[in-house]
Amino acid sequence: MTAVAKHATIFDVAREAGVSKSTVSNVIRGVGGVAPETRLRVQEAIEQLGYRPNVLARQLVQQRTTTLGVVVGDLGNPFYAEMAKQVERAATGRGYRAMFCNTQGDEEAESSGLESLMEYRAAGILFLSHPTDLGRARSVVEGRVPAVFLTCAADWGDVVSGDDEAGAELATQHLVDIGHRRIAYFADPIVEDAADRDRQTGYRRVMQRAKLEATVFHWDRRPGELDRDARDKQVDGILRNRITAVFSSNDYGAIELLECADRLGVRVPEELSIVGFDDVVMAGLARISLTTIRQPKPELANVAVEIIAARVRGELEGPPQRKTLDLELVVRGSTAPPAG
Amino acid sequence: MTAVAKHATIFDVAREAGVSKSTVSNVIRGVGGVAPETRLRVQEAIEQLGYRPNVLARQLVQQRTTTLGVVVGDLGNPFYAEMAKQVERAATGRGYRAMFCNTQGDEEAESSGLESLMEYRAAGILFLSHPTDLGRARSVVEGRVPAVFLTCAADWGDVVSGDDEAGAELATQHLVDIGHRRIAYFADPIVEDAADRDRQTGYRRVMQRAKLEATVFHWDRRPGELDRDARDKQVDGILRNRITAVFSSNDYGAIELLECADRLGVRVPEELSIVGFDDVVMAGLARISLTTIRQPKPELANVAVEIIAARVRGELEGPPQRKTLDLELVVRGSTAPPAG
DNA sequence: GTGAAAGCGCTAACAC
DNA sequence: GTGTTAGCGCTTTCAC
Repeated sequence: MTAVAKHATIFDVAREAGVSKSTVSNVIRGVGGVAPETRLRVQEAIEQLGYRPNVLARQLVQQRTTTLGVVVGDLGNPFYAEMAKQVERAATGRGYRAMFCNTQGDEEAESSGLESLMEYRAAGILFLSHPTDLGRARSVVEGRVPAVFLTCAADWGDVVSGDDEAGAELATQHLVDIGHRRIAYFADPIVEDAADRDRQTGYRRVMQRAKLEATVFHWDRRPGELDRDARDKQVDGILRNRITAVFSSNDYGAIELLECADRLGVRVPEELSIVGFDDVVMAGLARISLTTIRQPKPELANVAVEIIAARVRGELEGPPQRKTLDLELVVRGSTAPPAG
Repeated sequence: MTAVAKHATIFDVAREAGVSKSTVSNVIRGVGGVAPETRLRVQEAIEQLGYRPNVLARQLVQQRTTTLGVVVGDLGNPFYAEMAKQVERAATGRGYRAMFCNTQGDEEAESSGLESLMEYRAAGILFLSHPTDLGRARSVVEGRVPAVFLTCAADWGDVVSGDDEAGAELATQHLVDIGHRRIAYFADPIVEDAADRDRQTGYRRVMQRAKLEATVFHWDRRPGELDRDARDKQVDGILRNRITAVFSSNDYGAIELLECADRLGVRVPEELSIVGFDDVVMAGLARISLTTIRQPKPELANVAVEIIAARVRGELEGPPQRKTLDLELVVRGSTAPPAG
């Protein structure tokens, strides 16, 4: 029986129980002042009819929803997938339902997705990835519903992120501590600009403090593009530079680097130490064993949703807040003192 | 300015343009019979007020939504994350918005999430993971909105999955072809029962055809539980059994097995060949290089959403459908002829 | 070609 | 304690 039955309404329940709509409504909403016996009759009718309140109707009259719009660049990326999961968890815990919008870095998908979320009257928008077209996103969202940027940045909404600068210092200091001198920073373009800048700043600060020369590389590629040979050549050139350790702006890039090193016959960590950023699940695999900086994903999600909820309730007002959480160094097998 | 402005309504637009609500509605919905000049005036008013139609109100009056409820066990699991992404993509492509509900295998979260999706009047429910409490799920959903089970099974809704039996045959035959004789099947409990059964059947069929003895193992653990030593001991015992190749019911289990083998000093593929199932991203990492059976994730998602959409539109009626897609063997470095 | 009016299912005053 | 009523923002006949 796959036939679709009509949903029972509050009126059906009222008739079944022999009371008025408001009484049923009072029972549903749990407001006091309903005679126990009446309440019971109503509950039986609800049970019997399999009645489920229509959230659309409720939210329409209440002029507010409990839908949280989540914009994410790539749910297939393990870091975002994990964050998305935590956001869903945090949202559900506060009575919100998450509505995801995967943009795949496409501007069109992003703006139409965002508009759609607005049409659903999402109570707030949570950006898990930096919008490709920030101006457009701003014009659609700002002033209408609160926006929170999680793990990315913008000046027209609250920002929740790990302490990128301190995290980068942790990573770089670890390499310095175990004896490395020629340490490079490797920027993956899929890392959002502000985060990249902060991580680079942390890296540079430690290098300067240790009186070492900073070297910054960028992958010669657009995000997602695969050209193994070109990458190998690039990494080969870099390693000829007598670099003994690399701090990558994210785990994704670090793992790519690891694979390049494998192909080039460069042993990790004996000849090259690698530190990543994020601590995605893959980094923990024994065969990858990537030393990295762990993002406190559940906490990040919690704080972000909490801020949005506070804005929605009007408990938080005024200019954008910026919350920064501590990061943690996770030492695994991809780092070791330099040879010699 | 984080202040929240009120959304403009169709009435505001009507007033601004000096027409009635119905005319505005006609313009929005793109129905003909509106004078070009009027249409323009309305569009200008819409632009000027930053008007966005309220989907809640529309769906309330239309008695149908374009919300697709998606129930998933663990968004952090790379296979489900990838599937979720594809489902979102497929849904968006057909004008639906995906509302996710991550259950984390928790019965309470599952049933309350499901009820919530029903309260939002989801047009259909897509199960990406088998419900823990199938009976409860059934009583909430069945007969109200169409349900599709993607990559899992149930007899009261449409089922879309890969051809598990044929896939398992492919995997097992590959091992037989390269010379293995003592091939075990390794069941990961996180694989849903029906899928596990089918994969086992395929495995047994090939073994029988090759006149080989079938051996089936189950991980001694509950899903998610980590007890490295116990697992190592178990795997050690199994390998003493002179097993030279293992077909795991999923990549997750295969990768765990790989890590056990590494710890036990058993070389893969020289001493042990491993085949997985799913082809998650991790399986393709050079350091993992897992031979596996690829699930056609985008196609699976497309078919599932298409079926739900057809049910919603009433174009598909009658008893549950069962769609099975072909799977493909991906040979990587974890399989090789047995030693000697 | 355009407008008036009814009503989707619900909440929230306000009567009784 | 319970019922009546007026909307929430929209679509959709049906007049004009």
